Amino acid sequence: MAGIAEVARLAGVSKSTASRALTGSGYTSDETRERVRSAAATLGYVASNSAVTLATGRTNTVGVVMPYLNRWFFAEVLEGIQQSLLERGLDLTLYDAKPGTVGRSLIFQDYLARKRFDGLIAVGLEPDDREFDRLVQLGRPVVTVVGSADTTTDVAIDDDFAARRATEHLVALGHRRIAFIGGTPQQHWAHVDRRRLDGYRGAMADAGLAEHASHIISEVTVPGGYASAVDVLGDARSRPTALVATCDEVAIGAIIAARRLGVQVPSDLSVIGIDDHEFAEMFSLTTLRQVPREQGRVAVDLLLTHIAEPDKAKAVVRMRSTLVVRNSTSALDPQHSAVVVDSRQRQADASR
Amino acid sequence: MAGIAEVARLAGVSKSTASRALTGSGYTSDETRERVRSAAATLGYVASNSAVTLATGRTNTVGVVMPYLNRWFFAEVLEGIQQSLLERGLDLTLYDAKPGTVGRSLIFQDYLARKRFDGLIAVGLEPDDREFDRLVQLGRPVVTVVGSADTTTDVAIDDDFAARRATEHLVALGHRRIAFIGGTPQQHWAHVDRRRLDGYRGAMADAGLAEHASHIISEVTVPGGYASAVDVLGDARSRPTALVATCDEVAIGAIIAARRLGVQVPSDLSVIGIDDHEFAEMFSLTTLRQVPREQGRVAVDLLLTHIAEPDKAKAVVRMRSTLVVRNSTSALDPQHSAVVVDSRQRQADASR
DNA sequence: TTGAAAGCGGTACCAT
DNA sequence: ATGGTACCGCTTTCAA
Repeated sequence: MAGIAEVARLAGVSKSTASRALTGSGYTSDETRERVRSAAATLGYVASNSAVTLATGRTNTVGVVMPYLNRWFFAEVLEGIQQSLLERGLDLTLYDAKPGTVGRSLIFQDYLARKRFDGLIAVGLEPDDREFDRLVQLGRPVVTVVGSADTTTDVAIDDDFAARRATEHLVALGHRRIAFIGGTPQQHWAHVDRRRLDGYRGAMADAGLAEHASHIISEVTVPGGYASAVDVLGDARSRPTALVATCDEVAIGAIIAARRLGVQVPSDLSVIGIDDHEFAEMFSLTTLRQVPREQGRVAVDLLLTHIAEPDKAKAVVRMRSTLVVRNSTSALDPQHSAVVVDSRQRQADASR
Repeated sequence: MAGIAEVARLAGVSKSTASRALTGSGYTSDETRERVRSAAATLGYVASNSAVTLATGRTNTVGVVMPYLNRWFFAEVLEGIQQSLLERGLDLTLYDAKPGTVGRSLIFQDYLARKRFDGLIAVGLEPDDREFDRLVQLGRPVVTVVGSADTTTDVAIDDDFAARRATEHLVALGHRRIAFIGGTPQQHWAHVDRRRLDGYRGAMADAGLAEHASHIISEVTVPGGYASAVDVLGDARSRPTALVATCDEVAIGAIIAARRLGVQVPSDLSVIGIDDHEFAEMFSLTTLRQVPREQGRVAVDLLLTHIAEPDKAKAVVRMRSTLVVRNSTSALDPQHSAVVVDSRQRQADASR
């Protein structure tokens, strides 16, 4: 409740001096600075952010737009962003822009225009063209995490690499009938799925297995992976011997489905995911680990540099994803195939 | 960028009139109001929130404090809050107060004191005494969702009822060795677990099964439920025939553990949860449904009335939880026990 | 019904 | 190094 005027009075200085002492801008003698600081402390003075914003133009707030809050990746990124902002004294204003909701259109119509933030982090947003235009026309720095445009600063893993590496792992284990399970290009999260699907296809082609490539369409959730896997794993003759899942949630759904159907993982079916989800350990899931929390922190760093230097060049940051071998993948059972697996290659793979 | 001064100029009126026309406060002729509105529209005028806040004291922002973002209940509540706020034109500032982190202490020390919100919603926060004092001494309305104090307005389900009803369901199915699986009172989320444990014990006592009551300690997550269940379900002689889980996440963990151990659900083991988690359907989980999203919406409603009428009496809102019978619970297999189950009671239970 | 002017609580420029 | 003062953009008395 106490304003800077009262602090100044108690310290016996003017408002301007008090302001300088408190913000650290401009000259102040060490002694007066101390006096002002202790006055502020005794009064429990906290600067009104609205007044600061009005005077300086800075809101000390970062906006975060994401389409989902309840999925592992998004929640983790959000936590990373939040932690990083807390350390820097910045507030986080959240905009939940679930696709196809009135809330989303309100956000793009009204909320963003209010510019109650110094910059924006958009996570896996996949905006349509109109939405994207709104975003950039704000005139505020924007950083995307898993963005779909190539004009903003973006941070993500290399999806192509991750899917490729996952597929190669299975190939090295002797698998040939390796299917990709993930979303359709029509859905949200489409770009990511598309890139991972491409990585998978590339790896299959490189291994001379192009004609074995197949795409099992699945909603990108645990129940989605479960439902799609149930449909496909029924027939022991036709089913693949290994699955590359577009992410761990789908992989876990597939494992649950396999167990229900009596298909043993990994002896009857190898499954590899991408994420290293919090449940991965529980399901002994082999996966390509990414750390979304780190991506959130990096996004904050990038955003802050863009806020400080608006003309700075846009950047593309690709975090490394690393293979974590657990027990959901194994060498192809010889009864399924006579392919000889190079054991040194397999060992090399297992020990990474 | 355009300010209200330019809108006023374009409409040929004064700033004051423009303000009245736009906010709808005070007298304005219909005609001028229209003129001002269209002027604002053509200029793409958006009021600066800092200026409004500075002049009125209202921030048009609601703060939300929660200890976790990545658990189902919290994410759902957050989505409910967000949707409701969006419809009302209010911003949501998020504070992730994970127990034991520096971020949490920063939030309580600095962030809350800045009062960048008109009111606060605290979800499952379980603040210690010092933290709680800070909360109420803000002088801003506070609404809790699943709160632990009895002095704030609070919304939640009736935990005692839910656990009681869950236990009664199993009793009606003929089970006697019914264990409760959930957290310890030392952990966070402690109050909820405590109340549910009490409800379970009450129901066991009412059924004359007090001496069969037992508490399997488990971290309140899927992997936690899994780990604890693995420890307990190994021995077919000693294990319970039914589990009341403190929430669906623990229940699901237990089901996954049971499947791993070859314990059939529900024929060897009945499991009931509380929540109706997004995975409940996939695991055919019988549960007491709550809808956290609704609790979020209700919390917003309550908070807004407190903001409008600060002296309004605090309230306690208890949402109903309803039994959803799926396939994780069934009548006790006669080979396990000779207890005769009243079949009408069982049917009544199954059809709810 | 409308306009003028005084704040709201800070910052920052310009003198001193 | 410090003080005076205009100003950020809007709301709200008060007078007309």
